[in-house]
Amino acid sequence: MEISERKKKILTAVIDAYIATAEPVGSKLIAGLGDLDLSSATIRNEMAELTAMGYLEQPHTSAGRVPSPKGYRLYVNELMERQRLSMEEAEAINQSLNLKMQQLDKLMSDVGKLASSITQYPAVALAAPIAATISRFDLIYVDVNTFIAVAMLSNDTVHNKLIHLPFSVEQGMVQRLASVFNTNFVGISEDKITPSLINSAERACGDTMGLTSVVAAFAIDTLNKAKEGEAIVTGASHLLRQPEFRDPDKAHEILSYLSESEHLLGLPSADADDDIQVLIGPENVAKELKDSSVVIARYNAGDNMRGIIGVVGPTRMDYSGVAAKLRYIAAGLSKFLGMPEAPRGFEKLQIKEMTIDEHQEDDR
Amino acid sequence: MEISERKKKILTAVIDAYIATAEPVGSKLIAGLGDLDLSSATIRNEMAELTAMGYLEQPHTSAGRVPSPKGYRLYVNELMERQRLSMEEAEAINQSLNLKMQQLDKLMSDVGKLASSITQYPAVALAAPIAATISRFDLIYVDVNTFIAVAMLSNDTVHNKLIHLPFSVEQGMVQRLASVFNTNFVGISEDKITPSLINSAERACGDTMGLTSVVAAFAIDTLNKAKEGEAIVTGASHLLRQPEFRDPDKAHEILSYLSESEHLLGLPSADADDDIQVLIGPENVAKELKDSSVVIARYNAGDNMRGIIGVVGPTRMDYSGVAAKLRYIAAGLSKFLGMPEAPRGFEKLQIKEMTIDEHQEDDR
DNA sequence: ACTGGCACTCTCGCCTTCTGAGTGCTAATT
DNA sequence: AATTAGCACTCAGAAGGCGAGAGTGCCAGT
Repeated sequence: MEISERKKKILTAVIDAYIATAEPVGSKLIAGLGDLDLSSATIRNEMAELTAMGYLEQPHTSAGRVPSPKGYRLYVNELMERQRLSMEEAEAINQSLNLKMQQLDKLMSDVGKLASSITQYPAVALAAPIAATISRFDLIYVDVNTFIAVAMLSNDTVHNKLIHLPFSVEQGMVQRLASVFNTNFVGISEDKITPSLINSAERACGDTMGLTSVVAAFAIDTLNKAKEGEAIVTGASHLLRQPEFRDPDKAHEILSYLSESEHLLGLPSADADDDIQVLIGPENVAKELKDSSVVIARYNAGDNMRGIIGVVGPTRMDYSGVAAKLRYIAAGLSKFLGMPEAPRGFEKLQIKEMTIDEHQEDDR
Repeated sequence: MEISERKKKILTAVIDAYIATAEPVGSKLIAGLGDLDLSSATIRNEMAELTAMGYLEQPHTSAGRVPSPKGYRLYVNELMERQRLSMEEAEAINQSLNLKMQQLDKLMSDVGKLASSITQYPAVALAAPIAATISRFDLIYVDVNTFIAVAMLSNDTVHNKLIHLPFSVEQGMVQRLASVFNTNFVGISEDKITPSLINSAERACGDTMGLTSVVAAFAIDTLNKAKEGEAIVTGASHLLRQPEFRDPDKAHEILSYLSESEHLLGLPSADADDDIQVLIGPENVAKELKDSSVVIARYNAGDNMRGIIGVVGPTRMDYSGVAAKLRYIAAGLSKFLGMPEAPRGFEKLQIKEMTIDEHQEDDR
């Protein structure tokens, strides 16, 4: 059956009201709004049909209507109006984006904090796993049994590790080791680092003490860490304010699900190159999220990194507002992190160029 | 009034029962245990006196008794028996301690996860803030407008930062800069890095482009980060399983308190050099924790670092079990991290030496 | 095609009642 | 003097009953 223009209006009104109040909405309420000039009886009929069509649901025979996932889907796809942020909100986000940029994980947790405090929902920050390679390798000789291994990856992050040895080495050996690694370990992916490669490297620099394998282990670890991706959840407590999570068991279920970051890494469905992605209730694969919705935005963090910032809430979520806020944050991050000539660390430049001045992006 | 031996026994029994059931305990229950050969009437009388003395409380006139904070205090101080871990528990902890050691923050979050999964309470991991100094400084020249700054701190951690420049520098300049920093910035605390010091360094290496201040900013940031300390909360969702936090408002209050890490840094009271510290209900300064208890253990992470691992729960907490578990974890960590000759990165050695074989430490 | 009206349904909040665990006290027992 | 048995009393919490109110569906009238 076709869904008439009027039905759409009514559905929108119902969803808006339900999002605002969290209570089943009745025909009278909608009529009272005055948006449509119809009596409650007419609206009742329309609502009955919307229910039959699967866009609305009835908790029990004599209660108002509640949107079904299908209804929400229609709503986010074409009904809801794209919200603009208020000046204050935009300003607040800009302020926070001016935070000094740092290590990736620190960045993620800061972004998560920002998103969750702005949206008032728990936020998850993901670093999209990317198979990186080592693009540069150094060993810094500290003293006779200590050196620092430094690996710069193709995604422009740098990792290091302090290595203490239970025996002593001469500086020459450390230098030889570094140059061997720079020749043989640069530009290859983690699975290419085989025992035989390590062995030949060992021979190449005349190492008899297993030094090579220690350094190789660091290289492997580092690459693995980059590949693994990471997930951070922030502001989990916001969830408890939502009426649908007042039941401690429900809250517990979802919170403990969120706290196992492994789950989250599979979150973003592979395709979807949209700016914003919404997963409503049962659209989530994880059964723990069947009653919840997730809104996801992507951003580019530097040349070879993509980050994802998402928000979790009840299906009755302020999709429009959350989407607008996330979109704005993601755009700001992309702009900030993508800037080639205003690098992290150059605070003076940053502050000047950081402000995102277009208040909203083009429409779809 | 003196507290008789018998009263202590009864108090212990009441607290043990209350910890197990979370329900007010009555005289009959205690009598039924058979530990003391007394009738319920006698126990009733004793309990009445214990109440008068302030060790027990009565939720309402005709209910069982509940331990007061004062009661718990006596309990943890002298009544509770020092629990031994079961072999399985000890083994589980040993297993997890074998985790590959990594960056400090990663370590903290891993330790937190371990503690919270073992104790089934939310855990907080704190890095005790320590004023560190730079002990070594390097700059790695990558290309004409990129280099990596590496600072090794007195607490044996290494920090780095990739610095992109909006202009180009020659390698010689970078080398000069590094040696100037190694001469002037090593061994001094953060507040000694003044603008005038930076200025003279700038002159010393003939830098006209503000390079020096960028590198100095990195140095300051790094030192600040070390000084600040850090707090990570893990396993917050466990809290929701405790009956005393079934009220979502209470749960929300405490969870949002915990999520603001700044609060937590002040947690451990300065003194107390005990291995384990217990803060019961109102003994906590923060009003959000007035109904909760905190158990804290300290461990030594390397030469100049101390870490703290704590657990938060209701006042009705399994103090004995939690203390034993934390003590064991902390001892394991101290042993593991303190080992001078089995360094991080030397997996082969680690695995062999890591197992903590004394199953329990000496008594106090 | 819409609306007013009406009978009907069902949840929720409120009140009452009832039950049972637990107490405090007294008198009997050791 | 200490312990115990017995008993009357208290009170929170569960169970049941009741009414109000919000909402529905449907029909007849505009």
